Amino acid sequence: MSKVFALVDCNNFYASCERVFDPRLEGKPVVVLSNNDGCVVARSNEAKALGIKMGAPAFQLEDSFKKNNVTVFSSNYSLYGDMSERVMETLEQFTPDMEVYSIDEAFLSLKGIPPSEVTDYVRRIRATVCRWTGIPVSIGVGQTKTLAKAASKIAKNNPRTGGVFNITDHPEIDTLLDNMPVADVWGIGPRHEIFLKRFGIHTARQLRDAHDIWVRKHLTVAGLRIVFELRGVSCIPLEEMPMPKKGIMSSRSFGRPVEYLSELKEAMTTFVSRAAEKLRAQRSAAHILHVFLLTNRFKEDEPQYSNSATTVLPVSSSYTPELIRYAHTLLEILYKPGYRYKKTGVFLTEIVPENEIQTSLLVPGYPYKRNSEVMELVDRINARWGTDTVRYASEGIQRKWTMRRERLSPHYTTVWSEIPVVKA
DNA sequence: TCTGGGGTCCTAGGACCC
DNA sequence: TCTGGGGTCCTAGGACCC
Repeated sequence: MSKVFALVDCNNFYASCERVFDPRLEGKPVVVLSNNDGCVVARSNEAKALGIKMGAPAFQLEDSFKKNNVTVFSSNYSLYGDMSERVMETLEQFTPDMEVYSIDEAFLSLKGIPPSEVTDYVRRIRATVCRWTGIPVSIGVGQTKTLAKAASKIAKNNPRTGGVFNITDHPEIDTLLDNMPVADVWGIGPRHEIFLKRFGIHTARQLRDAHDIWVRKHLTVAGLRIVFELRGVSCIPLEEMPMPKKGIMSSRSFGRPVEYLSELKEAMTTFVSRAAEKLRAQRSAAHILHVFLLTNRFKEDEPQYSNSATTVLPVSSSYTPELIRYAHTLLEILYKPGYRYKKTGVFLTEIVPENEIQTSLLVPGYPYKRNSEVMELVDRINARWGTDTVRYASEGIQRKWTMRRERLSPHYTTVWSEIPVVKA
């Protein structure tokens, strides 16, 4: 039985989330900014039509925003995370075999559906997601994940498809791939694009028809997998169980330059707390802790400094106070006065399952049980009453370094606000 | 004043072992 | 005269994704 994949992709996800809760924005240009209100990370179709580019720095666009009446939001990740969960729960109603690929995308397996019914089935999925969550999606269907991705792109870019495109029953797949720039193929980034074009490969079809050996040599096995997938040979399986993360990072640019070690430590306390929460959420512990800090590379007239340091823990841990201690020690080593720092962060690696922690003979009677009970309590309180209900004194009270979020929408979906009814 | 924050996988090359 | 070679592990760096 041959495979059939669907890729469900939320249209302009963050912008759509904001619009669900303010229907007056329907048909109007909306953009969402990155952390620190730095650059554009999501745009409604109307904003795209104005020529606003993904990743464009916000400060360069202020005039355009004003002139064109663009509604601008700071990013509100608790809202988007919550909406994402609703979309994914809706999709789960339609198939047990599903991979949540990112905050706004999911792959579904449709292997049980008779081929002649697949397109209708997928249209029903699209309508249901829209009715239950208010989020518009595009859905592509193909024999491989790469083809499903390509199909979803066609669905999104051609309104006449009604947001759904099934490439498996299309008679002219060659023409479709002819019309797809090679850079639009999943897994082909800017470097590969430049390289491929040097060899006359400009379209998805040309890539599909390239020679295996040549592809293997220049694009490695990852490239060869893409080529096979374009030919309809499935090489990238559905990953239904999310694999535990192998590295967990938490970092943030500051809302303004930071000069003092004390403030860097405050920020670091927050980042380590976030990272350790993620660690515990997947029931694991980290053996290695990296810390980095850097100045603002865009300020060419200011002295630049960046550095990182690593420590190996005696015993893998997810205990926040311990991780904070190590991170602060590394920060003290790295810190040099006289610089204006832009960003710092922590990266946890060598992650092992909680129940496989190797105890060290040098650390007898390590106080595991009590520590993990305390952490569990903190995590439960913060999950119920909101992040930061319980936090560490060393996170500081004033927190002047926190990111700028000057255009935040209300937290519609979290604890204290009512959830508005979405009209069908 | 102002330029995101996460992640994954793959390869090459060196060290080390027998 | 002759100057192994294969396996494994680790690290750094590159490329990709959203």
